[in-house]
Amino acid sequence: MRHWRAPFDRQGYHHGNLKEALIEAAQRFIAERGIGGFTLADAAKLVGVTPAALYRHFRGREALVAEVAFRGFTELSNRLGRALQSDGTPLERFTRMGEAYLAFAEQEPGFYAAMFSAKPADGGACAPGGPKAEAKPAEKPSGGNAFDFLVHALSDTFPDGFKGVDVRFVAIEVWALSHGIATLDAAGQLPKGPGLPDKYELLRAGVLALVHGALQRGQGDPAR
Amino acid sequence: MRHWRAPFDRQGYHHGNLKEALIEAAQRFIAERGIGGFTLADAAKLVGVTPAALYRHFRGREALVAEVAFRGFTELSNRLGRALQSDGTPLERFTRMGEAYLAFAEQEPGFYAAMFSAKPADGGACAPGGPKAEAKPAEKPSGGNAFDFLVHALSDTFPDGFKGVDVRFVAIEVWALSHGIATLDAAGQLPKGPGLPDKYELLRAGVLALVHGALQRGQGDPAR
DNA sequence: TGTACATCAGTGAACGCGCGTTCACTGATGTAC
DNA sequence: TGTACATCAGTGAACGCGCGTTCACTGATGTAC
Repeated sequence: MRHWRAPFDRQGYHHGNLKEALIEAAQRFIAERGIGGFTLADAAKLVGVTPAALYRHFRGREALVAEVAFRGFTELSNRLGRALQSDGTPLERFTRMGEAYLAFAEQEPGFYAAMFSAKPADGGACAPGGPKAEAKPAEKPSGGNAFDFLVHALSDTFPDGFKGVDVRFVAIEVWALSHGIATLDAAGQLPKGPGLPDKYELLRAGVLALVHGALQRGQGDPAR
Repeated sequence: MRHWRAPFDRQGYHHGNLKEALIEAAQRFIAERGIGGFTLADAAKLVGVTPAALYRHFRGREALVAEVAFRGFTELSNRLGRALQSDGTPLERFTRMGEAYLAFAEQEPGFYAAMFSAKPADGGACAPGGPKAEAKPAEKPSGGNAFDFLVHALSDTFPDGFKGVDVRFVAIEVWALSHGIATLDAAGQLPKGPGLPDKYELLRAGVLALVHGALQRGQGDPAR
């Protein structure tokens, strides 16, 4: 077996790590120029390879983008999982999860854009065997799986539940708030200035309010 | 002065209403295919005109998209304003504003996409005089103005304020939640199913929770 | 009311470009004997 | 250890396409006299 080789560190006729390198390059360009602005030719050039070489590893452009999205969901899940298994009280850990989400969206805009603007089309990348290989097995993370993950986290953090309010209800609210903050921030539309909270503060306070709101609703509080 | 003519209802050499027709066509295609998928050639063809005709009214592709975004912000402001001036208690009217926001995002995906994915570049469309005309005057709505509008609405709805919590803080939270719900829904990523709330329910409960959370924070509640 | 003319809003052909994808090919790799 | 050969991962040239934009032009409009 070949030794692992850094993505853009090519030597000789064979690249040795082309698939990974292309994914990384795509991620980079999507981050810089958006899904629409990303180009196969650019990715190939950055990697130091002919555009045609891409087709040894992917069915085409769409498949490459789908693979980036796939990796993004995996990476996000890992980060959220790590936060949830960190030290501190359940609430602290849950808060840390929110921070991890925002940090992911900020640090990995290529992933984030691929995850949330790619069409939910048929499964993307080819197996290592190349274009003729069998279709990918069942494991395909998506927004749905990420959501299930959040639901579990909420259940763990508030083991007593929300007394009549579906946990998924709260989960959707929390996710929507996180997503809204992340995308507004990425678009440069999040109001900023002296006296205004940063996005982490914003999410922390918002999530607390949403959770408390649900708890009070569940207890028959006249808040609704 | 010429009589008004329906956007796609052309007769004779002169279109008579080309600028409006192009904006409407662009809005339509952006809704269907996204900002990246929208094409000048398609818009011109739909309107029944040569692509070159576009340049009598816009500096180019970017300017047309910017004009669509501009119209979108205007339309959104109108809708929010209408909701805020409707009947009922202040809270009812504020709730209606949220519904108007979600309805706008759903009914006008072309506007919404143009508003939130177009770069905040230099001002777009040409004045009616054509390419050589003077630059547009100061009135250019953007996310910033829409935000100010929301702040005012919140102040009107809760005239006593939030006792120590900046109104803008609450406004950002409400906006982020609305934007998150709207975009997740548009991307088809909003979890749905029996027992799960629709987006309007989601926003209503969420906004209430956010507002109450701010009120309690402002009163020194241990919720934070 | 008629005619000359300036103005404006379109045409249509052409441009250069860069895209994604295909194809027959070849250089490198690694395995069997 | 050496050699033949199958396999695989690249090349490079070419393709058809559709894009945004330009240009000199022309048809229609409306105003002045």
